[in-house]
Amino acid sequence: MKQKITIKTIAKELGVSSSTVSKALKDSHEISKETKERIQAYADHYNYKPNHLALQLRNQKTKVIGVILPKIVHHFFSTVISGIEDGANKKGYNIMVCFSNESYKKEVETLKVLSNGSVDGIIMSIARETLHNKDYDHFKGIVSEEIPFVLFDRVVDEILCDKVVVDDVGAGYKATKHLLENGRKKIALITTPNHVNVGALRRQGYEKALIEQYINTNTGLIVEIDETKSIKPQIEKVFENDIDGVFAVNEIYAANAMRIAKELGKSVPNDISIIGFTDGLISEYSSPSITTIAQHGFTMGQQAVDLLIQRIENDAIDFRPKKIVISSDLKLRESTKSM
Amino acid sequence: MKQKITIKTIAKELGVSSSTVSKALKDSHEISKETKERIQAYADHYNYKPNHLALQLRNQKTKVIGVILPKIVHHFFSTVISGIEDGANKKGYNIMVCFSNESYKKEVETLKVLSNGSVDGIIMSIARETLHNKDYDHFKGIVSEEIPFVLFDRVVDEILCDKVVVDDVGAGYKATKHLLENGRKKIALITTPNHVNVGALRRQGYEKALIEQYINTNTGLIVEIDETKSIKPQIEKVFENDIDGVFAVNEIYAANAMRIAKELGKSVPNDISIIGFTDGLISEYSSPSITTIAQHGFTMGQQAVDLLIQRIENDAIDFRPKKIVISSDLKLRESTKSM
DNA sequence: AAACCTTACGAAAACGGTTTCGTGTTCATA
DNA sequence: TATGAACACGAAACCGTTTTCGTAAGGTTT
Repeated sequence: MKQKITIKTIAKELGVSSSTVSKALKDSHEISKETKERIQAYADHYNYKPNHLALQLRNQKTKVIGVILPKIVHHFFSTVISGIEDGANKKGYNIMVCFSNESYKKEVETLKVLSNGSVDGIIMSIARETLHNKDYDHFKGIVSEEIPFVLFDRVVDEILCDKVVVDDVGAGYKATKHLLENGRKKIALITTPNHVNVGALRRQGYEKALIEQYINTNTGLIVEIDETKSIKPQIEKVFENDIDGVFAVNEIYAANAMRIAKELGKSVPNDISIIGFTDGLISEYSSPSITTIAQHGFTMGQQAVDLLIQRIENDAIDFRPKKIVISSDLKLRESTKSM
Repeated sequence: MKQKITIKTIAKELGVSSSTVSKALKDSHEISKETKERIQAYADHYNYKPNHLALQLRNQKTKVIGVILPKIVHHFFSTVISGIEDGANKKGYNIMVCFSNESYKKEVETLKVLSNGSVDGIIMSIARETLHNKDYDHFKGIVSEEIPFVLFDRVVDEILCDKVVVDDVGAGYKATKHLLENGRKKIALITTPNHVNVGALRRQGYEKALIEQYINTNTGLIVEIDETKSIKPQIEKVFENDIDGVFAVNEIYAANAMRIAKELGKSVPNDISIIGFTDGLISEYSSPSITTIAQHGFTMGQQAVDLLIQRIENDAIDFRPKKIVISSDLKLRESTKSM
């Protein structure tokens, strides 16, 4: 890389001090018109750009926000990051993106790297493995150093910080109720293991809707998918029961369920209704298209980053952790047309 | 944020100089065992972490790579970024991610921000609007300042820099040839406007395959999708012709084509074969599943970042721009079963 | 003519760390 | 007893910028 031009070189070339150059470039009244013009012309000509690193060191802020995601090739997370970038950009921040790849170890390392001062604050969603281990010690440092920190979607109560979540219980309830209103009675739930809290919450909503209709929850109709194994066989098992509805907590599970239903010769939505979560492309383009819960990932990202920037720029803000709940919407499509 | 502990505070507290502290923390032989232990214990206890900004300023490098993408809620780009992060991480780099949102203006701004010294190098894919304008002036600065710079996928010859691309001509050829081998003769091409170079290249491959079979290319069978308008009606138009095969240059177009075929009562793959590009979730989960060209985005990201880091760390490397071509594979699925 | 105010600029410290080059001891060697 | 290592540490410069505080020269009041 070419040697960049600095204030010092300008100063030396023009026979003035660097303070003069600095002030001249900021159009300070302390500097005479002629000197300013001389300096500005020189700077323009040699395409002077202030060194960002030096500014960061001096100002003790980077205008960078760290983002740690479990993964990125994923409709929901990529949508959230898009919202984060949008919100950050509007306030003059850039984002540094890291992935934990759902691994506890990588999450710990990444968090350590980002907390060394290279970012002004951190937004993250917890890795699956971490949720499983329930080991949250690595967050202690972040909290005690009072680094601005926002968790979204996959959050846990143990960590005292700002949070942005979707109303998972409500969403699970909405989805299940929709199936019930369609006249479905034997509704399967395809979810994650319980340690993934969003799965657990959506399940609560599912159970609540059933109880309201005096339907006993039948654990035989509930599958907790183990993602280390092949997904399809696990879902096929629940189809051995006589079911007429499926609520899947993400669109991959929903798409798998639909494929299995078809293979078994069942018509969707005539014989069986299917509803998913995460309003991604699969749901939109599969046929029949799949009714889903739309999580508003973009909004979530924006809210998360707004909250974070408030913390960063407003030291005096109420110290108590805030929690923002984003409501989710039912997006009706073909897979649950009422009978 | 809490005031962080620095080398200076340690030095003051322990009554030594900051050089001693710095050396002690690096386990230098210059410092006596006792002093080292005293300092290290103190640093551990107060959780000292070196300030990254200071190091960056001193070393004149950030260990950060800037990435500019047209968008992120997109299977191919998110896969590439995943590969970039992976490669970067292995070499101790972090990535700063920005989006142009396909906008020329935002691309220019973003490029300016990233070239102010906050990153050691930049990887990017050009925005659609920029390709349309053919205005590449904003790259001149990057090139003349000799900032390590790698373009991938959407590249143009006008910019002299390292590049990583897929073999788009070959891929278009492979796809079309596959349809021909399936006995298809009237093959529609659903592509982008010609200024998106990947579209143009894939089209070349398409034409080459047809010519080999002495089939004249019929421009009536070629649609250039205008993404500012609704996609489906544009594709429907080509179905007014008597076609028996479709080659779509991305999976959204392919999924739309399949939906239209079904609506017209045509069976896929019996009446018509469809092949897409970008091996994403839609292709995998639609029914029938869609045969595609797999672009190996992850590999592409890794190669791009490897190339970039070579430039960054190895100033003496051959100055001539390199171009890496990643070969693509045909991924056979249900939408093109041979008749 | 003494006192004061502008104007226009420079010196120096600060941000946090690394590194080169002393330098004062102590101890062993010739 | 002088010479010279070896050891353990500190001073100072440096990375690039901003900002506070001086201050010299000139002009304006009384």
